[in-house]
Amino acid sequence: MTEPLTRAEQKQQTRETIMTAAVRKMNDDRGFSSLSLREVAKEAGIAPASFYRHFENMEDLALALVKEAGDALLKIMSITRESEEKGENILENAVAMCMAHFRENGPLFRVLARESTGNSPIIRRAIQRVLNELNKQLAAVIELEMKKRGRAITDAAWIAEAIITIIFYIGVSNIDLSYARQKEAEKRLVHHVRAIYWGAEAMASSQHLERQLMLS
Amino acid sequence: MTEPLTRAEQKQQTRETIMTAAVRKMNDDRGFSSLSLREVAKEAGIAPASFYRHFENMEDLALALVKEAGDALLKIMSITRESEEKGENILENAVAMCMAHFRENGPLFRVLARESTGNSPIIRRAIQRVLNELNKQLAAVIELEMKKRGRAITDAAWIAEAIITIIFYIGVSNIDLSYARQKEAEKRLVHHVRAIYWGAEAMASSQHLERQLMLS
DNA sequence: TGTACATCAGTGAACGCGCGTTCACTGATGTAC
DNA sequence: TGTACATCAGTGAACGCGCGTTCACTGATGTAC
Repeated sequence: MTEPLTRAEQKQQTRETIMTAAVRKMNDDRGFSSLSLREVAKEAGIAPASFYRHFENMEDLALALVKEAGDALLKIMSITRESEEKGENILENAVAMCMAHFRENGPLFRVLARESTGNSPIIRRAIQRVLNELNKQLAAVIELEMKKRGRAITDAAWIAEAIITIIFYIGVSNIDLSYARQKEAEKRLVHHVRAIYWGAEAMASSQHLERQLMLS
Repeated sequence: MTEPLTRAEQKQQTRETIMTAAVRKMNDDRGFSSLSLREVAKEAGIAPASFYRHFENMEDLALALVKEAGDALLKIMSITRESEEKGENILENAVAMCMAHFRENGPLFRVLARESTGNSPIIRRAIQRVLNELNKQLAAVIELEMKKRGRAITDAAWIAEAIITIIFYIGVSNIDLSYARQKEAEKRLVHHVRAIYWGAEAMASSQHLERQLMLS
């Protein structure tokens, strides 16, 4: 029973309790927007009124969850970046890491995915900002790698957008699937990302030929 | 004042009134799940109790809306298929048609997009079924065209999935953007789809080389 | 055609319920001296 | 160190509100003869 916690520490602890309670409640097929403040408070073991000591309202809580999930994804991206600098193959690593992360932090990631098309414009914009940041960083990594290998690519930023979009939203579709089918989807996902990557190279390295083929 | 409508016709008319009322209510930033039965009834100009003469509950209404939106998308797909048979270029046509449709039937399409990650598992599965059907049909079109042009592609079904995914979800992200930025996004979208298409061809036509490049 | 009866889309009132939010409070923790 | 006061996380009761759903009803439309 070693609990010499300061008041600030206790408060922070309760705050985290509320956040994990919300995530837990969303675990089985609940969207954040279908959660009530009273429900979350009950799950966290506090009185409804106490909620207000930690968050202004439910939207404020959602933003905190988005920040947490977004930070985790950005961390993965920065690790990817480091491994690129070590000369490792980034493409497969990045996809594998993302997928592993999605599996480990499933519930939290689901929040991000679900709310990216949820009811609150403020939350949607916050998530879009996270995705944009991921795009930016992935684009930088791709450009770096292309330069290093002396290959051209049409537009790193666009390719990054396509890759992030497809990873993120195929992740969403997988939420309802069994583990076995999630694994299948993952395999397809790697394929999709490769196709995009390859397509971008093909488009850059043979633009004339491409036009003939596409428009013929 | 020519209104010699039969009772059945009147009922059907009210049903449609309810559906368009729901879509109208969702127009500005509302998710379906945030609509109440009473709200929809009020918007449709009927008593809350009358709602039950047409739908079992709100979920039933959502399924009807999904069906309507899905049928429209499938119709676009079948037109694409026909134009392919006429030997026209399908890729750009399909993307352009989808985009035009999204703009025309914006609100209805938003329902589909939003609810694809919404709160009701039943609705989500219904939407997933629509997307799967679209994948299947697009795959058939792609295979047909590839055969006709004597080119190989790694796996038409997978490529179709990547294309449908990216069209559908970039459409979602665009909901919050201004018209000008939507146009920009559309341009990128065509680029993404081309990249996927090209990547698939590149992967198929030079699998050995590909492996060397990817894994080097 | 007119008459008697059946059908059923739409109604208005009522129900119990969980919601978000407010308020004055309690009592443990923190601080000043 | 002990004492007096300040802070503030957590509380329990209360509020008004909109919700989904039920029910017995009304009256126009449809049908049988």
